[in-house]
Amino acid sequence: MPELPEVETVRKGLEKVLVGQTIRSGDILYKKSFFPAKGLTAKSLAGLKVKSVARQGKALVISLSKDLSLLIHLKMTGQLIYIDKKARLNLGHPSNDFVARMPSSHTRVIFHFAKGTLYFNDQRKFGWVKLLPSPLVAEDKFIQKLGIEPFDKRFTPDYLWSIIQRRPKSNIKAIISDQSLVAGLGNIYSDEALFFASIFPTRLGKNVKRAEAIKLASAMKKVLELGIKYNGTSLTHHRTPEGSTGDMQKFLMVYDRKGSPCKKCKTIIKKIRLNGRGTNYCPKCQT
DNA sequence: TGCCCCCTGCAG
DNA sequence: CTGCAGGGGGCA
Repeated sequence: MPELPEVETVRKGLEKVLVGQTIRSGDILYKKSFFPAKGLTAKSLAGLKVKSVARQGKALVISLSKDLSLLIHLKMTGQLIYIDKKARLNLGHPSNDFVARMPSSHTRVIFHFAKGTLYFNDQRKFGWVKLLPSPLVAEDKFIQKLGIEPFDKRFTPDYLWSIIQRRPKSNIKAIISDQSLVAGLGNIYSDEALFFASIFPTRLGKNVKRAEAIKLASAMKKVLELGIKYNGTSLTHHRTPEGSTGDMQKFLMVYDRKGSPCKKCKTIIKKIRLNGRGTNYCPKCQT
């Protein structure tokens, strides 16, 4: 579920509370969620100070002292919840219900800080936390494969047009959600971007016109910006580090709206299966 | 390049 | 009880 806007929301939240703090210790509750590089263990976490919290596509990069970094992917059900010690003592605090549940049955990794605790929760165990030397982040297999982000200066309408030309036999949704071509859009924001560009999701690359690609490039940026503005889409698992939900689900035009009238033309939104994913569209607005 | 797998919980 | 949810790895 977490796509670029959700991960960016988490990034901003973590940046606020973690930068400058030092990890006292780390607990690994589920071994397959934690991948330390050669020579490193969970014990290596102790004493590392958080320098910055960055994002690459849908992954988080937490830079630490001693030239080490945490590379984190939430995949579908991952959460990073930070609970301040003061909040734990304050019964009136809004994150109180979360406080009571942490660690939950889905907590896989815990990071202890002086002022609070960071919980990596992941119901379906697809996510991962890697600990590696900072210079190796750029060489990480996952990072290496990432394409250009829509917010990158290099992401021009011509760039999008060129990758569409390179994939004549792929459908347009597969193209824009391929992380090696464009990093950041998953199922939700791909469906949304295609709605705003008025393009039917099954259209093949060779059948997409240049003018449509230009419209799509700006639609992709627009939906991601909107998602960030509303702190992400919280249909299921997405939470900010404070434990609150995002609001973007209220503003979705097609995703999760099967059977409801299109917000533009009132036609009933349809859902099909494409590339093994649920795909939502307006049969009238998109052609 | 498309499909199965990794997992778990929940809707039908 | 079956099928679906879906990011990304790996394979034919």
